[in-house]
Amino acid sequence: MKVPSEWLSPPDLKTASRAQIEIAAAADRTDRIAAVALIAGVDTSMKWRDTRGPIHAAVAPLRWPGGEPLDPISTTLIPPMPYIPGYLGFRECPSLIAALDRMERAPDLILVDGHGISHPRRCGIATHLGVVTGIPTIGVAKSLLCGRIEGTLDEAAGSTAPLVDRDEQVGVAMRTRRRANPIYVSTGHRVSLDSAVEWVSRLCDGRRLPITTRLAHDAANERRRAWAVDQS
DNA sequence: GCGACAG
DNA sequence: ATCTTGTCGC
Repeated sequence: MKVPSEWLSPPDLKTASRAQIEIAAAADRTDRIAAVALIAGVDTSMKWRDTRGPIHAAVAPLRWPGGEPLDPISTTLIPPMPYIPGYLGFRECPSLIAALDRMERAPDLILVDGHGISHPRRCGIATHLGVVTGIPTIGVAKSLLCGRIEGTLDEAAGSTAPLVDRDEQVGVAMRTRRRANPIYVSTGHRVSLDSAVEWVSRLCDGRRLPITTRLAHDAANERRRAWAVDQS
């Protein structure tokens, strides 16, 4: 699919909002995913409170089935904009795409650190990255951006409850560990909510977050430290 | 106008 | 997001 330049580098927030509405319309919330041989987690890291400095992006691939981790890929880039709630995709997608471009083979499924359609304009970073790359994505967020949990989320591990925003179910709150804060799973692109929940459950081996995002998080931090040393 | 606000 | 070590609890 054609990707207008405003979808990745809009001149202002007004244009960015419009782009998000277009991206959301182009997003596919159903299963359009072939055989999965490679799953990847993506994440970024930055210096403390340095919202305009370089960000370090990492892709952590996992063979599937089997779950053997492959060598992570990482890059460093100056982000186009600072962190603004609701516009995370514009800040982080360019660096994530740069890292993905350096892989020998593109992943069949990506777990993104952040929301998918559980976003005010249904265009969280997972949806953004998915539509722009065409790769199936799942959003896994650690806190809420919009909407509310419907009903109660049981304390037991494995409990789920619908995440609802403006009378629409946009995701699922999941208690992946007993008494731990829930995580929020949503469709990014080309993966149904049910499948997304299944994948995330499978990849959370007793931990709060999926193994893929943990590996990506570690790799992004590793990159940041190495980069800081290289600067001096 | 007020409050909320992923990473 | 990130600063930081050990420490307490299931």
